[in-house]
Amino acid sequence: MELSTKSEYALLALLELAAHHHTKEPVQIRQIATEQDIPDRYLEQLLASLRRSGLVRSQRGAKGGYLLTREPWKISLLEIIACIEGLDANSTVSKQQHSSPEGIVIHEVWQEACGAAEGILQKYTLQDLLEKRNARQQPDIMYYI
Amino acid sequence: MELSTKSEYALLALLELAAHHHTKEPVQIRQIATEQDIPDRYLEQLLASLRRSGLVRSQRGAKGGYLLTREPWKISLLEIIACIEGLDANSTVSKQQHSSPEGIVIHEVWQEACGAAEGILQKYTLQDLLEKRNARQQPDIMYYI
DNA sequence: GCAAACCCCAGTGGAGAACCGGGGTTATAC
DNA sequence: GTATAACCCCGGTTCTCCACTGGGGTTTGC
Repeated sequence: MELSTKSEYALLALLELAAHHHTKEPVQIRQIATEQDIPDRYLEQLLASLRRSGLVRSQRGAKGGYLLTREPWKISLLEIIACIEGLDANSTVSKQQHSSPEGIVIHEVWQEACGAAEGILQKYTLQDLLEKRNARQQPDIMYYI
Repeated sequence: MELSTKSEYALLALLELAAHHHTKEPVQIRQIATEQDIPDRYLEQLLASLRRSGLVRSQRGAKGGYLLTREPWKISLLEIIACIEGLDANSTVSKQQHSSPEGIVIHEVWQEACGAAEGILQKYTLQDLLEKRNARQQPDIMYYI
């Protein structure tokens, strides 16, 4: 089960937006692209998807760029991946026109497994990732353990 | 997160083998294919993969076919999917040459999510699926609840 | 020895991933 | 009010994988 670079790019980009969120100023594609080493024209498409699904909004013109529409602690990783991977909420539930009883139980178990993974992705927010990154860079912050 | 038909076919086929396991007689590709509505030439390739990874063994010649190498309760669904999807044990662990700290934390969380899903698939065996299917066909077996 | 089964290898059509590029639109700044 | 910095939209390209098809070869039971 590999994480697609598509989703990884999206997560990196949103993480970058989250890091600049307190400034209230838009971040440009170019900036994110060079910072995280992502091909900029490709990143543009991904940000367009994120914008269409309402996770970010864009400011056009000079000094423009992208901004999160919500606070970093209100955006779960599941939302991001679901949006970029194109799986709308019902797609996991539907698709149940399987005839054989074997097919049905297989899909039940598969759904259970997916649900477990999605549960993990649901509970982490952009804020959590930022904190995890900071903790990794300054491990002395863990002194209180 | 869709289950590939590839994995679904493999699970269906092994489920068929598990159902006939007590007879100790090989089951033919054609039989599985017609029973579960799988293109037989394609199923042949999948069974070849399963054989190469040691989950099934084959009997050549007339009256030949396929047999499970282990009992149905000793084969987890994870093994099957891992084999057919081509992810050997270390592939999930390696691939860690990511430079940015953001990339690292993203992959950590992704691994946690995958681990959760794999945990589910690990705990179910072919036997469990057979029982689930039977319970579905004869719900009166649940009387003891 | 022949037919039933598996075995190996090769190719095909379609879909999606991961890009690149051209030209258009909007807004700031001088 | 024009130059410029940014986003916006649409299209094409290369590559890989999936799902499948087909042609032969080999082993075995009767």
